Amino acid sequence: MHKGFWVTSDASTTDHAQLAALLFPHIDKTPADWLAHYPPRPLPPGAFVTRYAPSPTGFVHIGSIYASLVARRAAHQTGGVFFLRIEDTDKKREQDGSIEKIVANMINFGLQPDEGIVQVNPEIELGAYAPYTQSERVEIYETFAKDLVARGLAYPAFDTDAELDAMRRAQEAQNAKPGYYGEWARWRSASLEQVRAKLEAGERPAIRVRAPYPNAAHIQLEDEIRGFIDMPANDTDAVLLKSSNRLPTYHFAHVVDDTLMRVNLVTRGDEWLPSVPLHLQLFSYIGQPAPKFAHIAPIAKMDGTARRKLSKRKDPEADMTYYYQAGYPEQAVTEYLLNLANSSFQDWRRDNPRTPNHAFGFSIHKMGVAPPLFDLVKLNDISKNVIATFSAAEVYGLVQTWANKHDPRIAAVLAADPAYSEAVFNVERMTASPRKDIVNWSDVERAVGFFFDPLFADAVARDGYPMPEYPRQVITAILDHVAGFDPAQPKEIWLAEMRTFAEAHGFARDAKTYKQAPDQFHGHFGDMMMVVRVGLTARTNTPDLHEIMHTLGTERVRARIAQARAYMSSDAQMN
RNA sequence: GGUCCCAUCGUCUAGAGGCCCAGGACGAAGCCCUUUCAAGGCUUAAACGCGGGUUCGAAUCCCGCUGGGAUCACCA
Repeated sequence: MHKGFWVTSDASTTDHAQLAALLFPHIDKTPADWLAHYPPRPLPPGAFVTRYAPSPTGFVHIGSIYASLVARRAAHQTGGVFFLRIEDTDKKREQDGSIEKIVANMINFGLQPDEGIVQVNPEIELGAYAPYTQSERVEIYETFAKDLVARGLAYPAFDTDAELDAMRRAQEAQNAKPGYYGEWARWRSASLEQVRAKLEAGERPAIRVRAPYPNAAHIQLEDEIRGFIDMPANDTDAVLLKSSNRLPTYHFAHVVDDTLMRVNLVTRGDEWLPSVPLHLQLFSYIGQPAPKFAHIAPIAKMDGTARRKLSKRKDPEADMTYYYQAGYPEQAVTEYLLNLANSSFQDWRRDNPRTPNHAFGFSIHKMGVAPPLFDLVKLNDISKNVIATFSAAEVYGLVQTWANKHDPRIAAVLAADPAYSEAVFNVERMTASPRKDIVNWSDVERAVGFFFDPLFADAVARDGYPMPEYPRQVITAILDHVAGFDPAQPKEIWLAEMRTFAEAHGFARDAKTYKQAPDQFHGHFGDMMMVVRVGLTARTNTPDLHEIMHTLGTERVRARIAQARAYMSSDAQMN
């Protein structure tokens, strides 16, 4: 066969050892040394050691926060450890500032790792299993690779990109299975001399695992989320160490690092499921037990009729900056994610409205296997409820922080009178059933903007007054009456007094009376109150009127009335 | 194409042979309460992809089909 142009017999044991020495002359350690250097963790039985292992590509995906949340809860609920490991083995995709972004996001969302980089500027790395950055662990990977080569379980391959491309095309043409395996694997059985010649010519090989081929065996695993899975064992010679930069591929780094860092529960996206046979093979080759696996379904979105993974290219909500910009409280995003992970969270939250969510008994086994659809409406609902539990001072502080960064105009307006701002956020808040009208911080202007004169002026300039259509003198009479508002007057008295006024000015005292003889009235009491509402706020939906007036204060109430009257006489569109 | 995974209301899901003519939540509609807007309370519409088995009995077990997804890189 042409493809096996270097047909040599399998090298002997001594040849393997020589090959290893030839490839890794600078490595004098053995896997046992590293295993001893990173001993098993003194943890209670059943404690999970988990990690979040992102690549620093400059983008924090909501799926990453989701995965961290799951990993951290799984660890901490069992008295274990959760750490952060930076997987920077692809230098081409790396972007500056990524690590800062990752760490900042984890801290923001209460997902601080126990080990790894826990702080940046200045950088602080914690933990006894350091370094937690893969590019700083090359000696470790090379030690394990050398050992594999010495035992004939891995070998150098000098194929160029062009050769690999040609191979793939040939395989496609022949309808053969794609990949580097069996007889297609040209360097599988190269002689020591052939390797030496390439090395002397200055070429650098990739190190590939020598997988059994053909391989009829099957692997089994009990996934923590998916249960029992059976798959054909691996038979392709995957790259372990890349020729380009000598750094490990994900597969090898995962096996070596998770072994050495004593991870016993690997939580990761389910796109890794197909490479589990390779991983299991590698764990077995290095003679170490495989950890448990929990393959998480990705958060998805509808694209036409197909459901697909949330994409950083197409979906703004995939990027965490979306949530910061919109001003969702971290707690809301966390609880939404918790709800996706364990739908029983909603029942728990209903039964424990004020308990911090870390008290929720999260269960990795209860996670769904199908990709859930991202649902902004649900997030909004959760967010509204979360915000309703905050005090006025908390809301004010959070809005101010958000506005300083994302909306300077709102920030200035709120800062102009802090006491007033806080009073605004207190409207209908500390009651048995607090008002739930703020979805996120960017929604604050819509919800309560009318309280603030500059924002109110903008809204009027933009939308005018949505005043109901009654004779002008009726409206002005109502407004003039309201101008005499006394903040000291209790709500009930004020309402009774307004009702009397309504009856004296052509409005039915209640809806029932009005319905019985609609042609005898302008409208009913509620209709009249709408005039008051619009006159004061230029809005048709607002909180309780008495509270609004109380908060606005006499002066502002009078000014608003005057403004409404002026607008009416100047604007022909208002009756 | 190979391999693997998945399939209950529009959405998130509960459901591990009888408790299910399928339950909850969001969303939708309606009613009540109410000065209004919310909230809250009550009510309604809304689902087991299809076909075969197994069983006295299936959303639940088995097989097939269909549909979707993931993956098959010196990216992770």
